[in-house]
Amino acid sequence: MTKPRVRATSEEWDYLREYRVGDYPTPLLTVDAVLFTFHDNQLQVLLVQRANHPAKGQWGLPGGFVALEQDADLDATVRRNLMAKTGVEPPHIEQLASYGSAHRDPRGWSVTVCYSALIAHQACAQQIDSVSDVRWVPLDEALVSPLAFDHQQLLVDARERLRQKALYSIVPAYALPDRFTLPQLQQLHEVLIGKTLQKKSFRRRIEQAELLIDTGEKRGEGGRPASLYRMRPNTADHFFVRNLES
Amino acid sequence: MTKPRVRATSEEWDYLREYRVGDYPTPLLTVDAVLFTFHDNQLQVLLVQRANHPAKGQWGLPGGFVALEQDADLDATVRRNLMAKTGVEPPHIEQLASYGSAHRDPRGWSVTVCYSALIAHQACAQQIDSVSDVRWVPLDEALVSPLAFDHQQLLVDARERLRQKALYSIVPAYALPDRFTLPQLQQLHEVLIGKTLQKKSFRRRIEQAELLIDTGEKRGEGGRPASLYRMRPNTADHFFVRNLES
DNA sequence: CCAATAGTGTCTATCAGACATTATCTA
DNA sequence: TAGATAATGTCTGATAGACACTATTGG
Repeated sequence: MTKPRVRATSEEWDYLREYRVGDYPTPLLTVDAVLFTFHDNQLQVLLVQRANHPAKGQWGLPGGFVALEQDADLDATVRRNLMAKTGVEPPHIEQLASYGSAHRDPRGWSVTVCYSALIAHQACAQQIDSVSDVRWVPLDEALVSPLAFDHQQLLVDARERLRQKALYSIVPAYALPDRFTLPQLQQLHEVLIGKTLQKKSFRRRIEQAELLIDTGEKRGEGGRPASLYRMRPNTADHFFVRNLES
Repeated sequence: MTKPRVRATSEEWDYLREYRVGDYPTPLLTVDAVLFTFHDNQLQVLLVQRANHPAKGQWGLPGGFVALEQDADLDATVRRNLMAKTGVEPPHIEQLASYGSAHRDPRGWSVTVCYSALIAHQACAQQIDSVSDVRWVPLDEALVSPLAFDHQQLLVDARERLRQKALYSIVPAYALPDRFTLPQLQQLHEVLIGKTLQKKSFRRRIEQAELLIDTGEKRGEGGRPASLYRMRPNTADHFFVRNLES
């Protein structure tokens, strides 16, 4: 984030000295995240059981308030919250959208800045299995569960955004382990896009764009073993000029 | 926006009765907008001279605080602010991103929800010409001007997003008048993408997608008159499967 | 050998790029 | 008529879809 561009004038110092944040009403602000993973051939999301009011006891997205003294910016807030729930920092985090209205929280006008994040299931399975108030839920199940606030809408929007990304990038790969096979990645994209893809087309575009590194290792499951790949550093920035059909 | 999904329990009522928004510190929240138009063959943005501290007297993006009693949601806030400055409601508004950090505003931790909007220059020219604290500025000029807070960064990001949209949609057309010619639209896209486009390619994709309606009228400027088109209702939702080259 | 899964060869269809050609206006 | 601008015809190239084929493993 950038700093203010101009030093305050002395008149402005007077203003700032008198200024108190609490003097003017401003909406409540939270930062939430939809953390996806791909496991057991299912897209799953991390849900948290709320420990406090409002909506105490209900399940919802991981998130919370900005720690004004601690968080340098919004990204720091979401990283801190996800770290607290999973024990690790997801390899892909991006801002999705902000939702604000007078009625989405019973405490009054509130805004949430919603992020979308991806992580390998195994990267945080231990931490999550050890507590009862955090769990992976298959997305299709989460989408029909009652969730706190408007979190169901956030899930819908996050899923749609990830689906779009599956059409023109391989960003979804961050929901897989460090090393993964092309059939694995293709299955993930097929789940996201909601239709089967042509093996050949899928492989071709990734090969031509040189997005993955063949580790040389293989992994077999009953048939011919598949090559294991890992992502190149800037894979998330690559957009194909031509989308897969949706 | 959605309402809370579950009625409060009596315990929650107790909590809510005792809850006071001011009790807990929360960042300052503003809503800003980058309003684009295309005029004189230039991409232009609306800038506003700040009437109040901080950064009083400096130019910045139109925006302001949420009116808690008045605005139903964030979209209402941005529409109200833009209406106040231009006198009309832009035909295309979409959320860009939120920016929050401890240092972007001298008053302390602050967040802005930034929107991107498009409007025809003529639709609000009168209102804007009549006041001195609101004006259209060519984007290239605005990008090298000192602006309040981190508004320069918001401009950069909004421009990049609009450039992307020019590659896979004709959303930028909302920066043109109601009725416009294809050469006009192509010029806008060329300015956004930063390279000349093939007339034929540009027309073909729009024709095939049936995004525009030929009004039958023509407009001439020295040569053969061009057909005037207007947009179909859901033009903003159409994404081409294949991008223009960037 | 068969079953299963991974990976390739190759044809077609679609659509953007390139660029020459035609059309319609004013002076 | 010339000049300007709008619109079209048509070829090429890139790449996704379709689908048959080969490859490599375990029984």
